[in-house]
Amino acid sequence: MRRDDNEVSQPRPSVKRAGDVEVSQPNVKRARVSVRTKCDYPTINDGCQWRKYGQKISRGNPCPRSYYRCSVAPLCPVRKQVQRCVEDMSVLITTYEGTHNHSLPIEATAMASTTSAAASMLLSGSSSSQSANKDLRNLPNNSKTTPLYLSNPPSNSNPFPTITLDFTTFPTTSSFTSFNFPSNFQSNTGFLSNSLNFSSPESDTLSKILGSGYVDYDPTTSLPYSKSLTNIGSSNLGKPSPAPKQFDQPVLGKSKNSISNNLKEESSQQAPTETLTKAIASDPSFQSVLAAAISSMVGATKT
DNA sequence: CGGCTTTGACCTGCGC
DNA sequence: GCGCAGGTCAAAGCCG
Repeated sequence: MRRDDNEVSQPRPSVKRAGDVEVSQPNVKRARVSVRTKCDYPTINDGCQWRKYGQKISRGNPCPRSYYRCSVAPLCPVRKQVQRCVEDMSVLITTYEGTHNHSLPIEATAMASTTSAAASMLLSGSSSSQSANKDLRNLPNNSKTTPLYLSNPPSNSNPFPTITLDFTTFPTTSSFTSFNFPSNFQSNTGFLSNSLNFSSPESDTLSKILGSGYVDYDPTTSLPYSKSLTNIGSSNLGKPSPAPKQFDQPVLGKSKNSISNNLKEESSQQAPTETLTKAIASDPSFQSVLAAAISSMVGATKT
């Protein structure tokens, strides 16, 4: 039984065999946005609806990687991969690929706009690499230590440029610990890896985000919750769930329909990435930083 | 009954 | 050419 009947008529339209070129979004789909967040739930809530189509145990990581496809629109090319970080099981790594070709629930627009913006900038950033590099270097010193970093991994491991938004340090306050990307990453890849620090209290952008009242943190759970996000397009953030239910562990294989249920329910639990993404996506300073960073990365790879 | 998850099989690319 | 690993397919089963 297949629900992807639309895919049957168009054999594997969204299946990207390595080296393939997607017809609908030949360029945008190349951009990937990876979100790292501390999350106890099987997946983060980005407001979109996803359907799981596969799971795989990756080499070097005992945690299975789950593959999801956007189920809002049948032909939506957007996919995401969800995997726990081997170094810290509490860290959830969600990688988005592609751009939605349909309207999204307002809860999903933030993440979508972030990924879309990243994709767009990856495409357009190649022409302004030098200035972008300059811009990036003009960022605060501590902007080079963590949370948002761009990587342009080697073609054999990741053929697509990837932007990583690292929110794993958000929950910590005074004694935040920077996300420690493997020290050999940069040398291994041979590519520039720019890091933009959004975790430091001194971080310009983060400070703006946090200070703007967009997000706040629950000291007991260390999870951010929305404070006044309604003005940036959230319909249910900050509101208590009318009928909160227990989260189960669909990825670990128990309940059914739980992913989509979780996705819906998590919105009431203020999943950190959702909240942060909303805030970030609406923050012009982030966008400029992101643009500079992407441009820098593109420029670095072109030289 | 429809929608979704699970999971083994299959396909493809890449390194050796 | 072979083996490995990542990614996807698709049948089967479960749940509301």
